[in-house]
This record gives sequence, structure tokens and C-alpha cells, in this order.
Amino acid sequence: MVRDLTKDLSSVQKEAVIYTDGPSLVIAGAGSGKTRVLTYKIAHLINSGVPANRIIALTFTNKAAAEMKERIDSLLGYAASKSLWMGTFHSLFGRILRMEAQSLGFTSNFTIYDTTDSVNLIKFIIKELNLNNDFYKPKAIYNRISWCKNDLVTAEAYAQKNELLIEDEKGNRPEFAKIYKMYTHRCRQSNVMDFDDLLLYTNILFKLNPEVLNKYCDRFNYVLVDEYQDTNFAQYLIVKKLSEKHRKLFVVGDDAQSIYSFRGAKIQNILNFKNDYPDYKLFKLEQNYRSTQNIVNTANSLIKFNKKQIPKTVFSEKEQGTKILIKKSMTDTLEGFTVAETITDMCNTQHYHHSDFAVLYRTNAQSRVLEETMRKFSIPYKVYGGQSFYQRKEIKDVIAYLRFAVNHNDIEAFRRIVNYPARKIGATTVNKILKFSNESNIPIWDLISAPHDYNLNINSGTANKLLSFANLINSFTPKIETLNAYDFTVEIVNKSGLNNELFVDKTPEGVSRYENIQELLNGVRDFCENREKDSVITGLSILDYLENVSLLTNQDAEDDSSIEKVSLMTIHSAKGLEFTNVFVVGVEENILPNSMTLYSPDEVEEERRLFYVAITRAKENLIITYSVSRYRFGDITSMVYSRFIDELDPRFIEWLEKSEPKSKSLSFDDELKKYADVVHRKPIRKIEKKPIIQEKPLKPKNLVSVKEVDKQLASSGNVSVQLDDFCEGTKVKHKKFGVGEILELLGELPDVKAVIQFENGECKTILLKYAKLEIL
DNA sequence: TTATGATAAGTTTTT
DNA sequence: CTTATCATAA
Repeated sequence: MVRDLTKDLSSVQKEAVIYTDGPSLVIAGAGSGKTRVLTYKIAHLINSGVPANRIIALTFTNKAAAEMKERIDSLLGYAASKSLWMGTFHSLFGRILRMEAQSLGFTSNFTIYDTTDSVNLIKFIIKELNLNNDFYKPKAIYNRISWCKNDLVTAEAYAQKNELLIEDEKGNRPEFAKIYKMYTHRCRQSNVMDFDDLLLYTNILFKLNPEVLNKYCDRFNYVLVDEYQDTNFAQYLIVKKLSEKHRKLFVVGDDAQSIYSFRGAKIQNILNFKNDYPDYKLFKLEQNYRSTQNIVNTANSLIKFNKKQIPKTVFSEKEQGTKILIKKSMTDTLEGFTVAETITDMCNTQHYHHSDFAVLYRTNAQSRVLEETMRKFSIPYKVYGGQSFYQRKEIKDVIAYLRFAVNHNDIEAFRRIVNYPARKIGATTVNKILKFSNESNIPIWDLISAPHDYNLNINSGTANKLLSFANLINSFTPKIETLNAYDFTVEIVNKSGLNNELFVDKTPEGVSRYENIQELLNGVRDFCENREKDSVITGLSILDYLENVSLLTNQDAEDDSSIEKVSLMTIHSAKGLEFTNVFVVGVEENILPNSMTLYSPDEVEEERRLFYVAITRAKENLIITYSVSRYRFGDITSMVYSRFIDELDPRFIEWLEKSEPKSKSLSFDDELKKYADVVHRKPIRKIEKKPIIQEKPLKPKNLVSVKEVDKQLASSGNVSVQLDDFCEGTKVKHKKFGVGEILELLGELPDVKAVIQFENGECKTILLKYAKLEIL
């Protein structure tokens, strides 16, 4: 049964959805129902007879893709949508590249380097070339290579471009071209692509093989792109070529929300759409259905200060709403308190739940203080992004095993696992192998699977160890064909010794690593189960999983547990989301706008757009906070509130604590007193052995005292037993080691270590804040 | 080769 | 404050 989909849409939205005659561009203001238009467009196409597998819909994040797919499912049912090609550029073209790998000189089991792998490889290349690290910073080199690839400048092309070479001379990095070339070569040798390669090689594929391009043009009659303002040149060109033949291109974006130019996004792509497609049809979605008028008006007043933009008038017909609150704090910790306190208040006195709140910040580093505060106030929260689950060491180790089993020449994977768990194959041996491989052009796998056959200059004991490592890997390889991803991973985790290594480790960190591995296994199982429903995916189970997991970065599997929790995330990861109440914290000079951007007007404009994105996430209440001092680099730095706050139209905002006139603002002590009841102050237990370290006289006294309070809180908070309940002679019980007695306390709160004599004879030094000791 | 501790260095945002 | 790198000892 076909529902009339258009009845849920406004008239402009409806026009955009039903227009299918040619290229069209939708400029969608924040909160104007962009996702709705995209999903309904797809649903409309399918309903009007277009086979779902003829549609390719490109999104910017996995999260966005998953969400849209879900919405289409609920409109049309799973059967209709399952063969839809919906995903990020990287994942969909990665899939195509795998099918076409041969024609590019790769094999279809190529693996994918994440940023860490790439940077590591670059580090080794720099070392190998004996280059001065001050001018050759691996991360900077990586960024420049990335920038080249996104602009489709290959290593060969780079070496031909004089102006680039001159630029490098001036920038004291004359060897860049060489590094780039070596990097590319090594990746090829390893049968590996990095993130940017997925886009670069897709372009190369289409350029070198017109018949292949033609095949995919015919395959995908309809090309849809979300967040078009964030596409880089490589992505732009892929889209252009893919839609060239049938010209059924539909792109959606908002130039005011372009926040990825640091990654090569070209705002020109959206601005120049009319030049590429003169017969295009333009739709402007200007009504914001998300936020109150105050919020929309505030956002408008801010973005006015940007020079480069497509003219549009975003408006809201919702209620006026409350004014935007601006709150000042004395320290970052107190800023956190303000946020936590406000959340608690609003939950108690109004109808809000914790899940109605988001706290947005510019940099991941800011999340730490906030997390601590949330814990102190017993507010459930979830941090998005940051160090993702898949970036954790133990997880990367497992993935590296999978990668190496699939691709025996994946050098970074090899480096990671060859001696973990320890096999007595150290750096010296590894370097010899890699050096030999580079000089002789013999793949590393040939060397390690027959180490005696080459003149590797290693002793035969080591050679045997290498051989048994190769045999271990070899025992996995045939199972790629027979086992599904889950069984395969279980096999790897068990046989490699990883599981045992972590199982034996009963330190809290070890336990958590072990649990993470189990969590990963659950994830693989889910993947397998879902995959069985999906007929789209064609490769072997483990290959599909690897591809999926390599491109999955920040959104760890949409955690059920986000229900009833406050969301903490960077502004970047908040893009595309909405929350009833939003805090934007740390709105200070050098943070937002970030200090790295201050000398470039364009980048400051991007920072302004970032703030715009943050503001427009809010539906009802928006609270902007800043602090006049903040811990950075382990020291207290004084901060000034952001220039952007002054740009907000004063008619829509309200300053909570008058900022400038010092007399009016609360004194620091007053501010502290406000929280005295929250902070159950307890005298800090003095530890006899070591004198308390005197605070540096340079630091203002009062700030230090806050730090102390803070430290103390960190140690108490959610733990039922207070750290200062322990003293020498206390009898305690440890989960694993059993009963024991504290002999000595070392260090300062909250990092107090206890030397404990256990009844089983063992004597251990344990960090009290981690070990959940029971007092007997 | 591995484990440990001292010292130096760095924090923007992400597929 | 955290993480990466280096030096030293076991």
C-alpha cells in the first residue's frame, strides 16, 4: 500500500521532493527539515517505481546514513529500502573500489589505514630519511598529504608542480614530495588505502576506465548528496561524474553550516552549483521548525557577520521562547557546576528529562571537566566522540590481527601485532625485516614465512619465532572463507593469545580491556546477524566487517544507553542533531574562535559558523557559558569571553552575571560558597611520610583552593568509600587479592597509593581511587 | 628484549 | 594535565 507521502510536507519541501526532471539544489537552513526532504525524496522515488538499488545516497557520517535508512524503513518497510545504496562517500566508494581493485593494481582484500596508521608510517619514513623532526612533523605531513589527495594532486603530479616545490623550499620541508611519494609507494606495497585514497582512487578509477564509470552511471540513475557544503574537491568530482549521464542529481546543504574546510571541504561547491548545472532547479527551505524565535533570531544575528554566504532568511513561527542566557564563571570547574546545577534545577522544577540536554564544546579536551562534574552531581551522561571505542589499544590490536590475516602485507598491522602478546620479536628484528623488504622489494610476508631463506641478518632462534608467528597467521587464513566474521574473530582472539593476555591481567585497566574485547565480539555478532538480513553485501563476511569497522570511527554502535542521559559532545559531532536544551560551554577567545584560526579571516568565519551550528541545535532553551580562567597545559590561564558573544543581538539575550563591572559580579568566595553544600567538604587527610608539597607562590591562592576542592571531589563523588577513610593499619578486602592490611600510604590525594600486605603473602602497591577496596 | 622511570612535548574540529 | 619518547637497568 502506498501512502501519500507528501501530506507531511510543507509546500516548498513538497516541491523539492517531487521534482525529478534534472539537477536540483536544496538550500536548507538549520532546522528546516532537510533530512525529512531527503528521506521523503528517496521514498517518493521508490514509490514511483525507481528500483531502490538504482539510487545512491551519499551522507557525511555513518550516523546520518543509519538514521535516514531507518526513517525510510519506517516509511516504506525494510523490503523496499534494503537494496538502497546509502552511506558515507568513504564506505560506498570503498565498496566499489573493492570490486574494481584489480584495475588499480590493488587486490580486493586491501585493508584500510586509519589516521594513526598513516601517521605512524610517515613517522618511519621521516626517520628513514634522517630528516629533522622540527620541520617534518608527521602529523603536519599527513595533513598536507591528505590535502593533496583531496585536491586530487597525486605524488607524481606533486613532483611536477613547481610552485608547490618552491612552497616547500620556503617552508623548510624540501623533501615533502619525496615523503609523499614514498608514502604512496609503501601503501601500494602493503595493499592498503588510507581514508583519502578511497576518494582519490575512485577518481582515478573513473578517469582511467570510462567503461567502468559508465557502468556505475547506469547503475545509479539517481544520485543524492547530503551536506553538500562539506564536500571536498575529490567528492565533488565523483558526484559530478557519476551524475553526468542521467543528470538526476539532488543535493542538499547549507553554506552557513559548512564547518569542515579544515578537512578540505570547499564551500565553492555549493556556491558554484549553478555554473555546473545551469538548468538546475533551486529550492530554499527557510522556515525553521526546530527552534524558538529567539534562538533563530540570535543565530541570524551572529551569522550576519560572515561575508561569504548565500542570501536567505531563516525564520521561525514557533513561540518567542525564553531569552538566550549568558553565564560567566570563575573557573572551568565552576562552569561545569553551573551547567550541572542548571540541569538538575530544570529537571526538578520543569518537565525536562536528562535526555533533553546537550552540552556542546569546541574541543574534546573540554569534556573531562564536564564529565567529572556530571559524576559529582550524579547526572547520567554520555560522551560522544573523543577517543572512540575503536581507537582503544586492545580493540585496535584485535582489528590488526583481522587485517593481517586478511592482508599479509599490511605493514602497520604487522608492526602492531608481531610482538603482542610478547613473542620476543623486538623492534630490531622488525626493522631489519622492513628494511630488507624495502630494499629488495620483497613483500614482508615472504620474508617472515620463510625467514631462513633470506639473508636477514637475524639469528636462527629469532627466525624460528618469526616462522611460528607466520604459521599462526597462516592457520587463520583459510578460515576467512569458511567462518563468519564472529567465529573468525573469536578464533583470532583465542588463538593469538590476546584473550588470555587480558584475562590474566586483573588490574582494573586489564579487566576493562578484557570487557572491551567482549564488547567488540558482541559488536561483530550483531554485525553478522544484521548482515544475514541484508542481501546487498556481497563479499566474505570478515572482509565486509573489516571494511565496515575501518570506516566506523566515532559513533560507537548507537548505544541504547543514551536514553535518559545528558549528551556531551563537540560542536562538530552535534551537527545534524537537535536537543530541547543546549549548553554551549567555553565560549571564549582562543577556544571559540580557536587560537589556531585567529590569523585567517576565513577560518574565523568558519568558527562563527561553528557557533551558529551550536546555537541552532537548541529547540527551547539555549545557555551560553564562559569562564574567566581555565586549566590549560596544567596551568591556570585567564580567559576572555568570545567576540562572538558580542555579535549576538542584545534584544534576544540576557546576561546572567554582569560581566564587566567588577563590583557587581560575585566575588570568588561568594561563588564558591554557593556550592559549599554540594561539595561535602572533608578535611584532607595528611599523609605523614611525605610533607605536603607547597603550592607554587605564583598561583593566586584562591584558585589553588578551588583546585583542592576539585581534587577532593574527584576522589569522593560517586565512590561510596571515601579515600580519606583509609589509613595505615586499616584492614581491607580486595576483589581479587582478598583480605589484607595497609602498611603504608604514599602520594597525595586523589592519587594515594597503598602498600598492602595480603593474606596470601603477596604485597602490592595499589592506587586507591581505582581499586574498589572494602573496609573491614 | 622488556620494564620502568624520567623528561620533553603538545591539544581543533573527523571520514 | 596527558601522551610520546628516550635512557637506563634488569
